[in-house]
Amino acid sequence: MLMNDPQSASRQCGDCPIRHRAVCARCEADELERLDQIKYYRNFEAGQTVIWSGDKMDFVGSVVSGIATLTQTMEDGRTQMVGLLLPSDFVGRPGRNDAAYDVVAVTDIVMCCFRKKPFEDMMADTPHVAQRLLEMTLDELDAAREWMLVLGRKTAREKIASLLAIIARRDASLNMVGIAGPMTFELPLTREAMADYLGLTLETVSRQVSALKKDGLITLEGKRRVTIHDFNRLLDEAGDDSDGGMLA
Amino acid sequence: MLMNDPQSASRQCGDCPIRHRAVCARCEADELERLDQIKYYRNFEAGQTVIWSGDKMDFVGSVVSGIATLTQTMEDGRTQMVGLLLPSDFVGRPGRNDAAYDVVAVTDIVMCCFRKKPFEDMMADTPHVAQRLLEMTLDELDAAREWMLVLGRKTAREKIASLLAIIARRDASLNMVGIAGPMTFELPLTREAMADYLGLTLETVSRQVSALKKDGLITLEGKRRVTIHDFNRLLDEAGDDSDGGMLA
DNA sequence: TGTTTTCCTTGACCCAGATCAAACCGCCAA
DNA sequence: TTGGCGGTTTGATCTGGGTCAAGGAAAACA
Repeated sequence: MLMNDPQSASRQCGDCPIRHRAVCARCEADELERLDQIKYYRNFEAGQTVIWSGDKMDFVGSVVSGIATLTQTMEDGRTQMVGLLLPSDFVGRPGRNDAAYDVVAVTDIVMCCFRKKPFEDMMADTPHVAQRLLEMTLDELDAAREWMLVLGRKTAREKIASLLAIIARRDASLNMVGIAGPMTFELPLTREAMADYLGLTLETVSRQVSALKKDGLITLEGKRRVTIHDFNRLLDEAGDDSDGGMLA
Repeated sequence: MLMNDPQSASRQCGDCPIRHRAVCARCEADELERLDQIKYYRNFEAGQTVIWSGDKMDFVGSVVSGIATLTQTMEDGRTQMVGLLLPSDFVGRPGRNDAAYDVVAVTDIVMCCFRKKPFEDMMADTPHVAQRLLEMTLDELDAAREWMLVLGRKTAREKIASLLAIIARRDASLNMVGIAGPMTFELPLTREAMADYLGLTLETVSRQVSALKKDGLITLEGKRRVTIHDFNRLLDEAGDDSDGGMLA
């Protein structure tokens, strides 16, 4: 099930689930039309590599559904995740020919791809795409910088708490629920992927997750289903300000 | 010497040292004219804080000369540098009112500032500024991601070697010299700032610098003047591919 | 239905880098 | 000329998280 299937290929931008968040968010009807003509869908299975670092990249695109990772690898095999790609996130860089990172599908994913050249042409003469891409890139830069604080200065326990907080918050906003009361969600990452994300070993991840469980901060159902009982307490453990700006 | 001085205030964009690298790099004569009208220069002394995280920010701007840092701080005082601002680098984010990070002048610096509102207006109706800013932001994102690998996976010695390599490379490109043969430059950062950059303590930084010296990779003149004898050997120590693409 | 495989947990031990402490080295000011 | 001070070095010790090793659990396969 790797190729375009008729169902997804026939999808119209109008009812696209990421219509309001992706690079195309600002586009007018006529611009969408134009994007429609250069777009195509691709599916990848969980575990599949979308692009290898250094490979020639003739497309850019958005994650429509599923989760992927951006990873850097050193010659000796050490790896560090440098990006977590969620639905609506953009892959690839206009003006660059080779991929700078490995992109790997964590779950099954659907991508909305644009051939690179036409997309770049479009960026040059319709400002809405470029504007939105700038906005998204600035957001990613902020996220990368927050992540640098996590990697550089937080303890293993704080790192795990930070990751759980990020995932929980994202999940809450996706499902349009608040962060009061218990929050339950599925961990999209294996222990190893979490370790890659946080600059830890998988053993340390496992130990710290167990510790948070023992301390009553979280409950596990199986290995992946997590319940957070008190989000603000979790933020404390993450070393973050828990002044998340609630009600009065 | 904090305020605009007549000399710098009268500077024309035409002979600006960062003309070809900053946000204004792509601007036509008429666009420069317009920027000229909303720009003003500010000087800061070494050690001075340009903006505090959380402060209202009514301007954006470029570093014209000198070096500044972008830093994040946790409540308990742990800090992590998340950006190193060199001449032509951009400060501030269009569309955001509050500063997200502390910006501190490391050396005396000159900044070319634009009032935020007029700058945003200009971004909206002349594409050249926005295009260049997108390009610069994508570059910064790449730099941030490389840094994440350094923070997450490299040893203390590799971190120091990586930092020296970055500074040496930047210095070489600034002075238009190659990376063959010995390279000598002034370290712009204190040991503590280096530690903040690399997620280490200043003691570890000091020890690893001494170790690199003892191993003959670098020579020190005083505490700040560094000579690298073999750049590729340094890259090896940094754990980077030293396939820097030289001649045949 | 048993067997492999993948993912996860837990224990024992070790080491790189943190922490704590002391002293050094210009440099400027009194 | 002395003393304070910011930046730096170096030593001694401690510890968080890495490494190595041995199972467990549940899904995938045969």
